[in-house]
Amino acid sequence: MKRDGFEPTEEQLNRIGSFFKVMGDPTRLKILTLLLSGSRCVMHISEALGMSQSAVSHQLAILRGADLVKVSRNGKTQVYAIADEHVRLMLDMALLHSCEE
Amino acid sequence: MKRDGFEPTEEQLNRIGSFFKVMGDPTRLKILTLLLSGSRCVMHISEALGMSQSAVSHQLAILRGADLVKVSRNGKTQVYAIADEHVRLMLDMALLHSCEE
DNA sequence: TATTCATATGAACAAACATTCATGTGAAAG
DNA sequence: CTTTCACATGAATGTTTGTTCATATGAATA
Repeated sequence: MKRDGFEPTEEQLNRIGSFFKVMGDPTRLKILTLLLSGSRCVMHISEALGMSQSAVSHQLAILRGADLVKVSRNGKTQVYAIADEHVRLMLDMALLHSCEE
Repeated sequence: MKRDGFEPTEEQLNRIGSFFKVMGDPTRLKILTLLLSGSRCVMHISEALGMSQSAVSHQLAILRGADLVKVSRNGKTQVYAIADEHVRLMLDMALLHSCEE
């Protein structure tokens, strides 16, 4: 049953812990899965989730801090997108698993 | 940038959210990475983490409830192990990512 | 059956967190 | 420059959560 002798450092565990923790909130997960299908501005997200602009903005700040999303400006609006392929992959895998068994 | 039109259900999001949430605690993550290298009893885990037996037992209950670990009895001791390959895969991937960049 | 060893569990409490409300900021339009 | 639009942010608050402490359970041994 044993696999490998790989010992993660305290630092690595913290990074992974933060990553999972940020993913583990319903609101943030909804934002991320929405962004899976394309970039969106804040207003669009808050309308899609039926939540206040403020609540969404607070959660986006957390997602930004964890580097799970990236932002770019387009005129007056801030456009949010999934940060990288790793985030996309983890989400895809989790979604895939949620269909099994 | 668009990927697919797959829309996860509320139920699926809840399951994934719980999964990530449970993974997102330092103590539980330490337990899981310890179990990556082999099954362990509660006493062993609590000594390895330098935490009280009670605290570890509470967290193991949560891990059990989320089906991230499985238990088997061996004499007087309860032996805990990673529940399945999916959990192992997600941990491996997260650990792998934490080494990059 | 009584005792012991390994673990589980309930209550309590402090720390962390998500939302709301009110307000600040900053780019663009007028 | 002033106003407006889209968003960010600080303070406050109710809820959730992890740990401790004390105690319960339950299999194994005597």
